[in-house]
Amino acid sequence: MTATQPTLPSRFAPGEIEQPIYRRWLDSGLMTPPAEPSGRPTFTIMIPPPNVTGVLHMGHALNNTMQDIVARQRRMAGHEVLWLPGTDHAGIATQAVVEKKLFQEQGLTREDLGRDAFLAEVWRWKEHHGNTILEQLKRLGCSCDWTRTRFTLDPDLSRAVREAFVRLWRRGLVYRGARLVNWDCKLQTAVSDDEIEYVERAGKLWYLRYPVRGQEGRFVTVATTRPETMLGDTGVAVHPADERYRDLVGATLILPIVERPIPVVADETVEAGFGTGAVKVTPGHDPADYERGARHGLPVINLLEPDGTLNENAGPFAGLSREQAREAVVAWFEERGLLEKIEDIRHNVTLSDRSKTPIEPLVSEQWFVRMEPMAGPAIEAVRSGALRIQPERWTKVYLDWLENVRDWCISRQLWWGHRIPVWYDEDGVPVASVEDLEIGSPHPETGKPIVRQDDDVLDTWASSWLWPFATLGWPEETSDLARFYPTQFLSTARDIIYLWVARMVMAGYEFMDSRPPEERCPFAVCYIHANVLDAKGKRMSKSAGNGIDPVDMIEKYGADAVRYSLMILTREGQDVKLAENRFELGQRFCNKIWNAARFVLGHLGDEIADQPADRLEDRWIRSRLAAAAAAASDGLEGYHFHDAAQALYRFVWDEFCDWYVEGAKLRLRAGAEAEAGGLAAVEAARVRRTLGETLSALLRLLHPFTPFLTEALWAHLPPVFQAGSDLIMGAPWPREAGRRDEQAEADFRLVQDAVRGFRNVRALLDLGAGQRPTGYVQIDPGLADAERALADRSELLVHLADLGAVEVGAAGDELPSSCGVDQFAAGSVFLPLPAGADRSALAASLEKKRGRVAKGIAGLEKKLGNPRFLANADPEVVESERARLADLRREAAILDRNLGFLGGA
RNA sequence: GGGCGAUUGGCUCAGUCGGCUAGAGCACCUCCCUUACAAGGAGGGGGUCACAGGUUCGAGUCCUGUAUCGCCCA
Repeated sequence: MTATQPTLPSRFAPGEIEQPIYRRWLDSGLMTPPAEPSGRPTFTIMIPPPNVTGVLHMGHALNNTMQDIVARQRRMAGHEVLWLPGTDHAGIATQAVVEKKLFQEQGLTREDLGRDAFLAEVWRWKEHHGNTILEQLKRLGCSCDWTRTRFTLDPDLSRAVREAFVRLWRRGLVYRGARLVNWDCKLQTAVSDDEIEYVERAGKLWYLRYPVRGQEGRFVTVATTRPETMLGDTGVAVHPADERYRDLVGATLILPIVERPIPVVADETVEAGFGTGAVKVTPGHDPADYERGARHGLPVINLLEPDGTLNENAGPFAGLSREQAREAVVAWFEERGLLEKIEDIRHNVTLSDRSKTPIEPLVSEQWFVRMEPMAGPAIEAVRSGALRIQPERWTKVYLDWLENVRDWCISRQLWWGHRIPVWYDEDGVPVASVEDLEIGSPHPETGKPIVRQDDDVLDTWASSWLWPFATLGWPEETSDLARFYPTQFLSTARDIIYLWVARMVMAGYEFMDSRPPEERCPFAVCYIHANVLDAKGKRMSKSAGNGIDPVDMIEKYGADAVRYSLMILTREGQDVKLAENRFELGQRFCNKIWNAARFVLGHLGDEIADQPADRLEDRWIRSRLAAAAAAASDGLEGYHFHDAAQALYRFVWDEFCDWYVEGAKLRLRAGAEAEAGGLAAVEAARVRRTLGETLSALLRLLHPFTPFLTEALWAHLPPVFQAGSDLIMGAPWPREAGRRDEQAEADFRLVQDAVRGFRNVRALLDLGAGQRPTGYVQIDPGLADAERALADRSELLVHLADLGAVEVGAAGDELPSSCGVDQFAAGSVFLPLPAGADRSALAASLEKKRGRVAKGIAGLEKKLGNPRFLANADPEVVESERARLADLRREAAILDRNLGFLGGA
């Protein structure tokens, strides 16, 4: 018998193989679709571009593993696959990183440098650090087409952004105006409604008294969580039905400190039950008040400078910070007896996603995009089925946002980003242009000289929403655009369903209008992946320090183990809780595959027959392989990653390793001991072929999940099993591996049952490992086929049950005087014992089984004795319940017989 | 305030169209270092399916309500 190949260590060592294998993949060119279209269908995936400042976290690892699995499987299945990678420029985040670095290292601000020099600094940073996350994706094994890597600030993508802006401008969908926006005082820019979050915090409610003009000694008390904003109040609102204030509606109050007369107005939206029922109205610094103020014609007063300090409208408190102003205002009221009380409350504070500082609602001039006209096609895309969101329940989130879509504030007071392509003449008349307009050149509409370009840049999403086609060359009609748009699969996180997904769909319909409508939707399937949580179910975050670094895990367990663990632990539609040791699952599985392959490969150096083996276990493993291939194919085609991973796990471990490989040893040994050319040697050569064929197929089925491991093993496979490709990455997907064979499955199940019976008796009787008694199988009457099948593979039974020999006969045949016994679906198994051996454990086990069976019989008898069941239930169900009852009764009879046998022996 | 999800052995989760004695991995117990793998093999114990009603011949599964936890929107 051939020794195991010495080149393969007994443990899978991922660290040594991953990087060389990745290099081989790069060199192979397989990640890039063929330059010339081959006529095979294309399959395109656009990576959700990570932030250029980003580092890989578990969410990325999960998401990109799924994309890579799809890309690899479709590639193997014969598609021309393009998985296009890249990053976005992340305006706010990147500028903040570079500003911080500049200040720490040189004590300079961006204003010190000036716009051009600062941008040069950011580009330098990007060239240095911007590839971090893409390099990490390679560690994970991602098979992206790196020759097509894109960055949202690349010249061609920047041109696409301008083109899109100008088209919207011409359609009248872009406008500029003064609106209440979410102002981030730290970053000093507006952010959109989708970039803020609410956090519940402990706060206080201050009750402030405002004197009523002309009614000495009378006050209206308002409750507020933000007393400093009272300086900007322009009214007080009460509910029209509120008896307490009815006589005051229309009265005038004198706003303390600034001595401003303000009216009391009646407004339906006031909650009479909150605070005192009278609310201050500060249209300049609260979105609800902005609406209220507009309804009642109240003026808007802006109290703040862009950095959050109070401006001249704050009167005596001008120049103070918000916090200082709060103290000063409260002290002022207290000193004059106008502070009625203070309550502790919990309330929602609005924070900026980026800086995590409180958002200040602030009126300012910004650019907006009218969204409503574009929402229709995006809604229709889902309704018509052109776009399928999976899991399906997220379509509701998508539709809710689109159906209530608000205009999009697209300007940001930043330098890093696409500068808004709008120029102004000396009268301030704006015009948008794809090409730069030179200062002094005539305004295309007014003819007056252009004096400046808008200073602001666009929201990063204003480039990301073009990603599916801008990356392929749009607005040019490039061959890539013709070939790879629309795409098939988008996998992303739920929290950007509207920030990004919905906007991409809108953009697809809006800008790809040279295509027929059915080719405009940018992707056919939008898969919303799970969130990765820590072991306690909390979101992983940098600030909480509960994150698990995927690169650390790759180094500790191997990329394949990380990938496989994530896939099998994450069930569809449900978040995944993760602890470091959960990766042991994948690690164990990888090691199992490694060793199974090591065993097979150890035999493939010997002669291999042209024909595969064809005994029961061979037909069985081919049938089970067919089932596994079908399950894996269905799972991956339908994006059910867990199901596919699970099916392969079961096949590899419970079927191939535990039964087929163990069983194959019988004939391999016989072949090794026999004469060359003899029957046993020929049979062994056929077994080697079956082992090789099965291994070849299962490595290919596993490859999308565990690419490095399977590639490493593939290299050791004899060419005859390599399916025409020396890289498994380029090998064909074995969708139709083997054929189902129900008879072989049923017959082999008998072998398994009988073997388990023997093992069970052995364990319960503490039969020593070295002992190999003769076993007896007695088949129940009427099951001649079963008897034939078992007799035919009695050698295998002997081998797997570790017996000396086996006799297969009919129930009631003569037996040695003292036996242990167990039973299976078709009969009983007996093992002879030394006289006087203690069989109490065995008897107890049979008793227990007898109890369970009796319970089952009782239940079924009751069910089948119920006329309403017989009348109402599906006839097929009734039939199968009858059959079950018959089986259980037979099992009970055997158990009784065997218990009697034990008692009487 | 509105919406979504979850609740099944000690832990993490499967469970399809309502119909096997509710499954798996980890952990636990017993035995085994048998030349692919001790990161392994063989055998075993452990669950009132969150709670309360309802529909049904039959409910972990469907309906209503409650509780707890989580997420999203406003």
